[in-house]
Amino acid sequence: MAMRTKARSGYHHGDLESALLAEARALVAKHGVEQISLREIASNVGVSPSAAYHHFPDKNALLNAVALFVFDELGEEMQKAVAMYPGKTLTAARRRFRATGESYVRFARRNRNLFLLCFGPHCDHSQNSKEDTIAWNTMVSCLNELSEFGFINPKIRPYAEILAWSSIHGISNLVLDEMLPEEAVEPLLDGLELALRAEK
Amino acid sequence: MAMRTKARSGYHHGDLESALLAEARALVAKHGVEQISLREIASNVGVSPSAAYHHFPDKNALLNAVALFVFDELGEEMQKAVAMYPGKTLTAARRRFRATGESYVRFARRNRNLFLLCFGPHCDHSQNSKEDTIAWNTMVSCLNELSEFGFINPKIRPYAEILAWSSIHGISNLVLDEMLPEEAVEPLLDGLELALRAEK
DNA sequence: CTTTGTATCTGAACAATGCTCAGATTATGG
DNA sequence: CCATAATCTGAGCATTGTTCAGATACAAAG
Repeated sequence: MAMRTKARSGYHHGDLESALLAEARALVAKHGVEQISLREIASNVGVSPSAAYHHFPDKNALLNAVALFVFDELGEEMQKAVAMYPGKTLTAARRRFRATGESYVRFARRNRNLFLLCFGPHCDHSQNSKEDTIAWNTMVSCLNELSEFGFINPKIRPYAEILAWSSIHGISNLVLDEMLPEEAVEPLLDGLELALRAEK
Repeated sequence: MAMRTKARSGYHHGDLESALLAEARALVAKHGVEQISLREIASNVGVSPSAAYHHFPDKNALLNAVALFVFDELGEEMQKAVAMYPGKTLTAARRRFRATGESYVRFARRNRNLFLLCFGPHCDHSQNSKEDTIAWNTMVSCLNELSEFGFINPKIRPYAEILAWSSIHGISNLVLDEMLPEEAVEPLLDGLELALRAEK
């Protein structure tokens, strides 16, 4: 997280807000949202439970902040995955779109608890719109590229973003719930591409 | 719920298990999963908090049971919606498939808290497989019908079920989070149908 | 450097929660 | 009818989120 690491000089901590966020993230990642307490977070940081309330209005606000941070991490991983396949060819563009889906599912698998935090009841998604998240925008721009190649069925184009997002997110959840084997992901992404495609 | 209503005859309740399930369902529907306590459920039923532990190992088990019940309710609503469009024509089959999606989203909107319970961290989805839920099977059989008409692109067919389910579920969640306006649902279901379709 | 105000942190407390357990109460069936 | 099992109570425990008065450190103005 934003580790400004100004080690505590006794009574005051230095950068408690960052420390709380980091420790909360770590504990959620390790034990899941439902299993962590404000008190444990504060204790691990070496501070009294009530100290947290000078930086966050309540526990949920802290978790919300963690969720926003994690959602950015997801976006950045997607960006990195996309950046691995540069080039202006259609093949490259297809590879990039594929990479968004793959990295999304991979992130969910590798960061199960953090992923669940993001879409669980602690993150107030109705607040901030998806249009200004990294994750959403990288997927959308990949779709735009494919569109410019005429790869996307024009009739489907208006729905492509939400259909793709929903599918990828749904696939991730099914994998996390072990209702889909890991090997089913690649074929399913094939299927998604086919579904959005122009001529088959 | 399963109201056997054998009014309590003093010390014993008669059918506490059903009563607990019913009250839990009602409270979740009204205030959301995160806001309800075992104590309130027991109190509303007119029983001591510890009595619940003779019927459910812990609070989560009770919520889990409610979730299973609600998931069946969803399935039955989907069945009813499908049953409204009988007939062996392609048009009827298309209308039925559409009805599954519409009823799914409608159920989510009308039973927000119950819907969120089903897919939240309290329902152990990894336990029971989707193949023996009403909801999943009604959607799958609608897809089968469409397939027999040759309406589904054969290349997509193997992925159609999961893509459709994921999309519909994702759309529902986006609507609940107010990231999608209600009016966008119908067009999106059009888009889903187009994406699965054979010739466009 | 001092003073004064402000941000930060502590410690004790409160109400609520999930859960346990010994014991009271009722049902059941041999 | 009686013994065994099932069901329910009430008190209690540990833990939780949150509040608040007061202690402590910092920062800026005089």
